[in-house]
Amino acid sequence: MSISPDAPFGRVIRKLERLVQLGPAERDAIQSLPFKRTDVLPGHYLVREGQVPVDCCILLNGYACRHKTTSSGGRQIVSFHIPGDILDLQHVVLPRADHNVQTISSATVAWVPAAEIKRLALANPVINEALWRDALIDSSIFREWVLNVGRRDAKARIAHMLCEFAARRQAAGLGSTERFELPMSQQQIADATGLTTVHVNRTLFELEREGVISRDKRHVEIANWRLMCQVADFDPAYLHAAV
Amino acid sequence: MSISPDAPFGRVIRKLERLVQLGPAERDAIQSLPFKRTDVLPGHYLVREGQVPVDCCILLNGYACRHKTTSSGGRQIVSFHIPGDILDLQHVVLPRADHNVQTISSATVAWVPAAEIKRLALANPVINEALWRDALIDSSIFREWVLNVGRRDAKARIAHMLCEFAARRQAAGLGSTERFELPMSQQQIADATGLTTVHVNRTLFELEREGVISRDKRHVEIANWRLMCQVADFDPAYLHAAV
DNA sequence: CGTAGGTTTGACTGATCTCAAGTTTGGTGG
DNA sequence: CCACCAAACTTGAGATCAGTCAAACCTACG
Repeated sequence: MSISPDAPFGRVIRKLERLVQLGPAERDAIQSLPFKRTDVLPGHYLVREGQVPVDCCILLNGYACRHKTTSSGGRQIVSFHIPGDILDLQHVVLPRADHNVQTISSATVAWVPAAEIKRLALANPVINEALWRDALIDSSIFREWVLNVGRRDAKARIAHMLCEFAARRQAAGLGSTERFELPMSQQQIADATGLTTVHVNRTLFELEREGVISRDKRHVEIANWRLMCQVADFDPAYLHAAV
Repeated sequence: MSISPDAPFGRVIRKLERLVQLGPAERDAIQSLPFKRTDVLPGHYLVREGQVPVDCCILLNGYACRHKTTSSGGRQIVSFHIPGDILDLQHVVLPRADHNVQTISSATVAWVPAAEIKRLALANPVINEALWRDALIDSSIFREWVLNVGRRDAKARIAHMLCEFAARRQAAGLGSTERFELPMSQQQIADATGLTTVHVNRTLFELEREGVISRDKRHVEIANWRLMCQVADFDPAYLHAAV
């Protein structure tokens, strides 16, 4: 039977099921991974650049991001994460963290020993493939972000970020793209798009003035998804099976 | 005994040996992969976005890049590749290409059936881990590129790109960081850094005027690597074991 | 030696940043 | 339930980095 969404790794399993077909053996194997559950506040660092983590962190609830900084203090968010995302699969095979992972809302995470994930991946070819896909889709998303910050103007850049967030959320069964609440501040949108807070603010108003989005507090409404995708130059192909 | 550099996959094996310890079994397995060798001209497309490749492409000689475009025609190079790089490992598990792969010099490539690579990875845990590391280092490089185009100014951005290219070339045993020939045009540097050709040209002159680099045709000389790294805000940690 | 692609230069424009000052919001304690 | 505070958001004016357009100049190669 299907996994209860309340089971700790329910969301992770549903995510992996969008990537490969899991049998009962795989679901059981994942459900019986040892883990430590933790509740953390917004802004909590789950991983810091330079650390050598021994546990992998899975986001059970809430939102998080990865970010890096320049030596002059510029901060760049390189990805946002939603419940069900495995936040540092890479530390299974790369010892030292090359970026920070930080929550953007209060969140619940599960810490799983990296060695256990490695063992599971080597023991089970289906899970091996699922994790490969997950990691490679991550990679594809980073490439799209390079394009986004490198070649789109502020309006398309912000709209694209919103489209990706909405599409991934929807794919994960966390709501619709029509109306949703943004967990991130305008400062964080700025850090993700390589812009300044001031310009993000003005550009959000422009998107609103043009009728592409409407806002109320941190709630965003995208009445015309087709139009939004056009303004954002958003084509979900780069998200692969994840959407 | 060690692999002759002339053996078709010699460079790939040496690259993977920087990531994990390969035994004779692994080296043999790689050397006996079936492949088709091809010589191609500069600007040749190896993979096009939207395609469903059945073979994986390994760069034996020459230079290549991956790139994506916006609907308005903007082009963004998302990575450069040097001999020994596996150019589309991702098509082993993700069917549809989300970006283009194109040579930037004349090149020799080997086409290996994706199914063979998958079989080998599932059969051999050491190779499995090596490919994992390779893919995750790729991912780390993309993250650094997001930071580079998102938060560094033109001078640091171009200098960083040059540092990465020089460092990876050197790590692969293809020459020193002190003096090397750039295979890419200023147009391609512009497409990789999210700038325009005109501005790349002026910025290269500025780097030269400040004594950070010197140039002659497409040869670049970095007399003071420490200074260059400082200007570029370059810290090779993100390249992991690859350097 | 002719041609195409790559590089260099100049003058002008404009998107985005900076700085600086409000204003609103959401949470906290009285 | 209200007062207060810090953080987030908003707005304006002026500055700047990088873009645009256009032309000239190399230089590799057929």
